[in-house]
Amino acid sequence: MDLFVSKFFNKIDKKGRVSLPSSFRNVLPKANRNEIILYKSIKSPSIEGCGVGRLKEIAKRINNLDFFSEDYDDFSTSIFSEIVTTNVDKEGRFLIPEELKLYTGIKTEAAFFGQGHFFQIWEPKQGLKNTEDSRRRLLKEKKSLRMILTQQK
Amino acid sequence: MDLFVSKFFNKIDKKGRVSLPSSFRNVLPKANRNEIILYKSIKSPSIEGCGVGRLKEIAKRINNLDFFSEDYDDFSTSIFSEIVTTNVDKEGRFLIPEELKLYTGIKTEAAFFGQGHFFQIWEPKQGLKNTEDSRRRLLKEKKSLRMILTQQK
DNA sequence: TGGGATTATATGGGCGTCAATGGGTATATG
DNA sequence: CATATACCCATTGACGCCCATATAATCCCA
Repeated sequence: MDLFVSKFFNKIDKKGRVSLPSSFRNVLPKANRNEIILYKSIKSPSIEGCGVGRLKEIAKRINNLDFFSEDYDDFSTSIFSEIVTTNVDKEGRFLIPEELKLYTGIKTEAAFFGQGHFFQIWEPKQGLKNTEDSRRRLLKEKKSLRMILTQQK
Repeated sequence: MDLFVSKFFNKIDKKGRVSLPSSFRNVLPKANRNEIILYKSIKSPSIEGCGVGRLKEIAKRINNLDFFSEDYDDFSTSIFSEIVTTNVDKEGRFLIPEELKLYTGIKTEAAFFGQGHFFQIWEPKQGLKNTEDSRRRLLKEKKSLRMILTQQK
Protein backbone atom coordinates (compact mmCIF):
# COMPACT_ATOMS: atom_id res chain seq x y z
CA MET A 1 0.00 0.00 0.00
CA ASP A 2 1.44 3.32 -1.04
CA LEU A 3 -0.98 5.51 0.88
CA PHE A 4 -1.08 6.71 4.46
CA VAL A 5 -4.14 5.03 5.97
CA SER A 6 -5.58 4.11 9.35
CA LYS A 7 -4.75 5.60 12.72
CA PHE A 8 -2.13 4.84 15.34
CA PHE A 9 -1.44 6.01 18.89
CA ASN A 10 2.22 5.98 19.87
CA LYS A 11 3.97 7.03 23.06
CA ILE A 12 6.59 9.71 23.34
CA ASP A 13 9.54 8.57 25.45
CA LYS A 14 11.67 10.54 27.91
CA LYS A 15 13.95 11.67 25.12
CA GLY A 16 11.02 12.97 23.11
CA ARG A 17 11.15 10.22 20.53
CA VAL A 18 8.06 8.73 18.94
CA SER A 19 7.74 5.90 16.43
CA LEU A 20 6.46 6.74 13.01
CA PRO A 21 3.99 3.88 12.43
CA SER A 22 5.57 1.08 10.49
CA SER A 23 2.98 1.18 7.74
CA PHE A 24 3.67 4.90 7.28
CA ARG A 25 7.39 4.30 6.98
CA ASN A 26 6.67 1.84 4.21
CA VAL A 27 4.90 4.54 2.22
CA LEU A 28 8.04 6.65 2.11
CA PRO A 29 10.28 6.00 -0.90
CA LYS A 30 12.96 3.47 -0.02
CA ALA A 31 15.64 5.98 -0.92
CA ASN A 32 14.48 8.53 1.67
CA ARG A 33 13.02 6.53 4.51
CA ASN A 34 15.08 8.42 7.05
CA GLU A 35 13.67 11.87 6.44
CA ILE A 36 10.20 13.38 6.65
CA ILE A 37 8.85 16.90 6.58
CA LEU A 38 6.45 18.38 9.11
CA TYR A 39 4.44 21.58 9.12
CA LYS A 40 1.54 23.13 10.96
CA SER A 41 -1.81 22.34 9.45
CA ILE A 42 -3.52 25.49 8.19
CA LYS A 43 -6.96 24.30 9.16
CA SER A 44 -6.53 22.59 12.50
CA PRO A 45 -4.25 22.35 15.54
CA SER A 46 -2.44 19.42 14.07
CA ILE A 47 0.83 18.64 12.33
CA GLU A 48 0.88 17.45 8.78
CA GLY A 49 3.70 15.29 7.56
CA CYS A 50 4.89 13.42 4.51
CA GLY A 51 7.97 12.36 2.66
CA VAL A 52 10.21 14.96 1.13
CA GLY A 53 9.03 13.99 -2.34
CA ARG A 54 5.65 15.47 -1.62
CA LEU A 55 7.11 18.97 -1.38
CA LYS A 56 6.91 19.26 -5.14
CA GLU A 57 3.23 18.40 -5.06
CA ILE A 58 2.57 21.04 -2.41
CA ALA A 59 4.44 23.61 -4.45
CA LYS A 60 2.35 22.74 -7.48
CA ARG A 61 -0.90 23.18 -5.59
CA ILE A 62 0.15 26.55 -4.26
CA ASN A 63 1.29 27.59 -7.69
CA ASN A 64 -2.17 26.88 -9.01
CA LEU A 65 -3.54 29.63 -6.82
CA ASP A 66 -3.69 33.10 -8.34
CA PHE A 67 -0.23 34.53 -7.97
CA PHE A 68 -1.47 38.04 -7.19
CA SER A 69 -4.05 36.99 -4.64
CA GLU A 70 -3.59 37.31 -0.92
CA ASP A 71 -4.13 33.60 -0.61
CA TYR A 72 -1.03 32.91 -2.60
CA ASP A 73 1.23 34.81 -0.24
CA ASP A 74 -0.55 33.52 2.80
CA PHE A 75 -0.34 29.88 1.82
CA SER A 76 3.13 30.20 0.49
CA THR A 77 4.37 31.80 3.67
CA SER A 78 2.36 29.70 6.07
CA ILE A 79 3.43 26.46 4.56
CA PHE A 80 6.93 26.78 3.18
CA SER A 81 8.39 28.85 5.96
CA GLU A 82 6.88 26.55 8.56
CA ILE A 83 8.20 23.34 7.11
CA VAL A 84 10.78 21.49 9.13
CA THR A 85 12.62 18.40 8.04
CA THR A 86 13.14 15.68 10.59
CA ASN A 87 15.31 12.60 10.63
CA VAL A 88 13.88 9.19 11.35
CA ASP A 89 16.32 6.95 13.23
CA LYS A 90 17.02 3.31 12.49
CA GLU A 91 14.24 2.17 14.81
CA GLY A 92 11.78 4.39 12.94
CA ARG A 93 11.53 7.13 15.56
CA PHE A 94 11.77 10.89 15.20
CA LEU A 95 11.52 14.03 17.32
CA ILE A 96 8.54 16.35 17.23
CA PRO A 97 9.89 19.92 17.40
CA GLU A 98 8.95 21.80 20.55
CA GLU A 99 7.06 24.47 18.63
CA LEU A 100 4.84 21.89 16.98
CA LYS A 101 4.18 20.21 20.29
CA LEU A 102 2.96 23.51 21.65
CA TYR A 103 0.85 24.17 18.56
CA THR A 104 -0.93 20.83 18.90
CA GLY A 105 -0.91 20.29 22.64
CA ILE A 106 0.93 17.00 22.25
CA LYS A 107 2.56 15.86 25.50
CA THR A 108 3.13 12.18 26.13
CA GLU A 109 1.34 10.51 23.26
CA ALA A 110 0.85 11.28 19.58
CA ALA A 111 -2.02 10.18 17.36
CA PHE A 112 -1.22 9.53 13.71
CA PHE A 113 -4.04 9.79 11.17
CA GLY A 114 -3.58 8.60 7.61
CA GLN A 115 -4.76 11.12 5.00
CA GLY A 116 -3.81 9.38 1.78
CA HIS A 117 -0.83 11.22 0.40
CA PHE A 118 0.13 12.71 3.77
CA PHE A 119 -0.66 12.18 7.44
CA GLN A 120 -1.65 14.24 10.44
CA ILE A 121 -0.36 14.12 14.00
CA TRP A 122 -2.74 15.15 16.77
CA GLU A 123 -2.94 15.27 20.51
CA PRO A 124 -4.91 12.00 20.87
CA LYS A 125 -8.10 13.32 22.46
CA GLN A 126 -8.37 16.26 20.09
CA GLY A 127 -7.64 14.01 17.14
CA LEU A 128 -10.40 11.60 18.02
CA LYS A 129 -12.84 14.44 18.50
CA ASN A 130 -11.87 15.82 15.12
CA THR A 131 -12.56 12.46 13.50
CA GLU A 132 -16.01 12.34 15.04
CA ASP A 133 -16.80 15.89 13.99
CA SER A 134 -15.68 15.22 10.43
CA ARG A 135 -17.76 12.12 10.20
CA ARG A 136 -20.80 13.91 11.60
CA ARG A 137 -20.47 16.72 9.07
CA LEU A 138 -20.17 14.24 6.22
CA LEU A 139 -23.14 12.15 7.28
CA LYS A 140 -25.26 15.24 6.73
CA GLU A 141 -24.22 14.98 3.11
CA LYS A 142 -24.75 11.31 2.51
CA LYS A 143 -25.03 11.78 -1.16
CA SER A 144 -21.55 13.13 -1.68
CA LEU A 145 -20.01 10.61 0.65
CA ARG A 146 -21.66 7.78 -1.22
CA MET A 147 -20.32 9.24 -4.43
CA ILE A 148 -16.78 8.99 -3.15
CA LEU A 149 -17.16 5.54 -1.64
CA THR A 150 -19.27 3.59 -4.05
CA GLN A 151 -18.66 5.01 -7.49
CA GLN A 152 -17.60 2.28 -9.84
CA LYS A 153 -14.96 2.67 -12.46
CA MET B 1 -16.97 -14.75 -10.91
CA ASP B 2 -15.49 -11.38 -10.15
CA LEU B 3 -18.13 -10.26 -7.68
CA PHE B 4 -18.56 -10.84 -3.95
CA VAL B 5 -21.70 -12.97 -3.62
CA SER B 6 -23.42 -15.32 -1.18
CA LYS B 7 -22.96 -15.50 2.59
CA PHE B 8 -20.58 -17.36 4.86
CA PHE B 9 -20.22 -17.87 8.60
CA ASN B 10 -16.67 -18.39 9.80
CA LYS B 11 -15.20 -18.85 13.25
CA ILE B 12 -12.67 -16.57 14.89
CA ASP B 13 -9.86 -18.56 16.51
CA LYS B 14 -7.93 -17.89 19.73
CA LYS B 15 -5.50 -15.66 17.91
CA GLY B 16 -8.33 -13.60 16.47
CA ARG B 17 -7.93 -14.96 12.97
CA VAL B 18 -10.84 -15.59 10.64
CA SER B 19 -10.88 -17.05 7.14
CA LEU B 20 -11.89 -14.77 4.33
CA PRO B 21 -14.26 -17.02 2.34
CA SER B 22 -12.43 -18.70 -0.49
CA SER B 23 -14.79 -17.37 -3.13
CA PHE B 24 -14.14 -13.84 -1.84
CA ARG B 25 -10.40 -14.33 -2.06
CA ASN B 26 -10.81 -15.31 -5.67
CA VAL B 27 -12.45 -11.99 -6.42
CA LEU B 28 -9.33 -10.12 -5.34
CA PRO B 29 -6.82 -9.45 -8.11
CA LYS B 30 -4.15 -12.13 -8.15
CA ALA B 31 -1.45 -9.52 -7.60
CA ASN B 32 -2.93 -8.31 -4.29
CA ARG B 33 -4.56 -11.34 -2.75
CA ASN B 34 -2.72 -10.85 0.51
CA GLU B 35 -4.13 -7.47 1.46
CA ILE B 36 -7.65 -6.13 1.94
CA ILE B 37 -9.06 -2.91 3.31
CA LEU B 38 -11.75 -2.65 5.97
CA TYR B 39 -13.82 0.29 7.17
CA LYS B 40 -16.90 0.98 9.23
CA SER B 41 -20.08 0.96 7.21
CA ILE B 42 -21.73 4.36 7.13
CA LYS B 43 -25.22 3.02 7.43
CA SER B 44 -25.08 -0.01 9.69
CA PRO B 45 -23.07 -1.60 12.50
CA SER B 46 -21.09 -3.65 10.05
CA ILE B 47 -17.67 -3.67 8.44
CA GLU B 48 -17.27 -3.19 4.73
CA GLY B 49 -14.29 -4.61 2.93
CA CYS B 50 -12.75 -4.91 -0.50
CA GLY B 51 -9.45 -5.14 -2.29
CA VAL B 52 -6.87 -2.38 -2.16
CA GLY B 53 -7.49 -1.42 -5.79
CA ARG B 54 -10.74 0.16 -4.77
CA LEU B 55 -8.97 2.32 -2.21
CA LYS B 56 -6.72 3.76 -4.84
CA GLU B 57 -9.74 4.85 -6.85
CA ILE B 58 -11.19 6.49 -3.76
CA ALA B 59 -7.89 8.26 -3.16
CA LYS B 60 -7.90 9.57 -6.69
CA ARG B 61 -11.39 11.00 -6.29
CA ILE B 62 -10.59 12.70 -3.01
CA ASN B 63 -7.39 14.05 -4.44
CA ASN B 64 -9.43 15.83 -7.06
CA LEU B 65 -11.35 17.84 -4.49
CA ASP B 66 -10.22 21.37 -3.72
CA PHE B 67 -7.21 20.83 -1.54
CA PHE B 68 -7.79 23.92 0.58
CA SER B 69 -11.49 23.34 1.22
CA GLU B 70 -13.07 22.01 4.40
CA ASP B 71 -14.69 19.17 2.51
CA TYR B 72 -11.30 17.89 1.56
CA ASP B 73 -10.31 17.45 5.18
CA ASP B 74 -13.62 15.88 6.12
CA PHE B 75 -13.42 13.30 3.36
CA SER B 76 -9.78 12.68 3.88
CA THR B 77 -10.14 12.21 7.61
CA SER B 78 -13.32 10.17 7.55
CA ILE B 79 -12.07 7.85 4.90
CA PHE B 80 -8.30 7.49 5.07
CA SER B 81 -7.98 7.53 8.82
CA GLU B 82 -10.90 5.14 9.26
CA ILE B 83 -9.68 2.66 6.71
CA VAL B 84 -7.45 -0.12 7.91
CA THR B 85 -5.45 -2.41 5.72
CA THR B 86 -5.16 -6.00 6.81
CA ASN B 87 -2.92 -8.77 5.62
CA VAL B 88 -4.39 -12.06 4.56
CA ASP B 89 -2.09 -14.95 5.43
CA LYS B 90 -1.29 -17.88 3.16
CA GLU B 91 -4.23 -19.83 4.54
CA GLY B 92 -6.56 -16.96 3.67
CA ARG B 93 -7.07 -15.65 7.21
CA PHE B 94 -6.89 -12.10 8.54
CA LEU B 95 -7.37 -10.18 11.78
CA ILE B 96 -10.37 -8.01 12.50
CA PRO B 97 -9.11 -4.94 14.38
CA GLU B 98 -10.39 -4.59 17.93
CA GLU B 99 -12.13 -1.30 17.19
CA LEU B 100 -14.12 -2.85 14.37
CA LYS B 101 -15.07 -5.80 16.56
CA LEU B 102 -16.46 -3.36 19.08
CA TYR B 103 -18.29 -1.39 16.40
CA THR B 104 -20.04 -4.51 15.10
CA GLY B 105 -20.34 -6.62 18.23
CA ILE B 106 -18.39 -9.44 16.61
CA LYS B 107 -17.00 -11.90 19.15
CA THR B 108 -16.40 -15.51 18.17
CA GLU B 109 -17.91 -15.74 14.71
CA ALA B 110 -18.13 -13.45 11.70
CA ALA B 111 -20.78 -13.43 8.97
CA PHE B 112 -19.67 -12.45 5.48
CA PHE B 113 -22.23 -11.05 3.03
CA GLY B 114 -21.39 -10.52 -0.61
CA GLN B 115 -22.43 -7.09 -1.90
CA GLY B 116 -21.11 -7.19 -5.43
CA HIS B 117 -18.11 -4.90 -5.58
CA PHE B 118 -17.51 -5.13 -1.84
CA PHE B 119 -18.59 -7.29 1.08
CA GLN B 120 -19.90 -6.76 4.58
CA ILE B 121 -18.92 -8.45 7.82
CA TRP B 122 -21.55 -8.69 10.54
CA GLU B 123 -22.05 -10.19 13.93
CA PRO B 124 -23.98 -13.28 12.71
CA LYS B 125 -27.31 -12.70 14.45
CA GLN B 126 -27.43 -9.04 13.53
CA GLY B 127 -26.41 -9.83 9.99
CA LEU B 128 -29.20 -12.33 9.51
CA LYS B 129 -31.73 -9.95 10.98
CA ASN B 130 -30.52 -7.26 8.63
CA THR B 131 -31.02 -9.61 5.67
CA GLU B 132 -34.59 -10.31 6.72
CA ASP B 133 -35.33 -6.65 7.26
CA SER B 134 -33.90 -5.77 3.87
CA ARG B 135 -35.96 -8.39 2.15
CA ARG B 136 -39.10 -7.36 3.95
CA ARG B 137 -38.60 -3.76 2.90
CA LEU B 138 -38.02 -4.81 -0.69
CA LEU B 139 -41.13 -6.96 -0.85
CA LYS B 140 -43.19 -3.95 0.04
CA GLU B 141 -42.05 -2.59 -3.28
CA LYS B 142 -42.44 -5.60 -5.47
CA LYS B 143 -42.73 -3.53 -8.52
CA SER B 144 -39.28 -1.99 -8.27
CA LEU B 145 -37.77 -5.31 -7.30
CA ARG B 146 -39.21 -6.94 -10.38
CA MET B 147 -37.87 -4.13 -12.45
CA ILE B 148 -34.34 -4.75 -11.26
CA LEU B 149 -34.51 -8.52 -11.62
CA THR B 150 -36.05 -8.70 -15.05
CA GLN B 151 -34.34 -5.84 -16.75
CA GLN B 152 -32.36 -7.05 -19.73
CA LYS B 153 -29.04 -5.69 -20.74
C1' DT C 1 -21.41 -44.46 -12.58
C1' DG C 2 -19.80 -45.71 -7.98
C1' DG C 3 -16.30 -45.35 -4.79
C1' DG C 4 -11.67 -44.63 -3.56
C1' DA C 5 -8.14 -41.12 -4.13
C1' DT C 6 -6.76 -36.42 -4.52
C1' DT C 7 -7.38 -31.53 -3.63
C1' DA C 8 -9.27 -27.55 -1.28
C1' DT C 9 -11.06 -25.15 2.64
C1' DA C 10 -11.62 -24.00 7.35
C1' DT C 11 -9.34 -24.38 11.49
C1' DG C 12 -5.56 -25.22 15.21
C1' DG C 13 -1.02 -24.35 17.09
C1' DG C 14 4.46 -23.66 17.32
C1' DC C 15 7.85 -20.47 16.57
C1' DG C 16 10.66 -16.87 14.53
C1' DT C 17 10.57 -12.03 13.20
C1' DC C 18 9.38 -7.39 13.58
C1' DA C 19 7.36 -3.25 15.65
C1' DA C 20 7.05 -0.32 19.58
C1' DT C 21 9.44 1.06 23.45
C1' DG C 22 13.30 1.81 26.90
C1' DG C 23 17.91 3.08 28.00
C1' DG C 24 23.26 3.56 27.65
C1' DT C 25 26.85 5.74 25.23
C1' DA C 26 29.21 8.18 21.49
C1' DT C 27 29.23 12.28 18.73
C1' DA C 28 28.28 16.74 17.28
C1' DT C 29 27.45 21.50 17.66
C1' DG C 30 27.35 25.74 19.62
C1' DC D 1 32.08 21.70 28.02
C1' DA D 2 27.03 21.09 28.02
C1' DT D 3 23.05 19.89 25.74
C1' DA D 4 20.83 17.70 22.09
C1' DT D 5 20.70 14.05 18.93
C1' DA D 6 22.27 9.78 16.57
C1' DC D 7 23.62 5.06 17.07
C1' DC D 8 23.66 0.65 19.40
C1' DC D 9 21.63 -2.91 22.17
C1' DA D 10 17.76 -5.01 24.91
C1' DT D 11 12.90 -6.32 25.98
C1' DT D 12 8.17 -7.47 25.16
C1' DG D 13 4.23 -8.57 22.82
C1' DA D 14 1.96 -8.97 18.46
C1' DC D 15 1.88 -10.80 14.08
C1' DG D 16 3.41 -13.55 9.96
C1' DC D 17 4.99 -17.83 8.34
C1' DC D 18 5.06 -22.62 8.51
C1' DC D 19 3.24 -27.13 9.39
C1' DA D 20 -0.69 -30.11 10.73
C1' DT D 21 -5.53 -32.00 10.62
C1' DA D 22 -10.39 -32.67 9.70
C1' DT D 23 -14.09 -32.12 6.85
C1' DA D 24 -15.91 -31.15 2.42
C1' DA D 25 -15.61 -30.97 -2.49
C1' DT D 26 -13.77 -32.71 -6.76
C1' DC D 27 -11.62 -35.85 -9.68
C1' DC D 28 -10.61 -39.98 -11.98
C1' DC D 29 -10.67 -44.48 -13.43
C1' DA D 30 -12.20 -49.22 -13.40
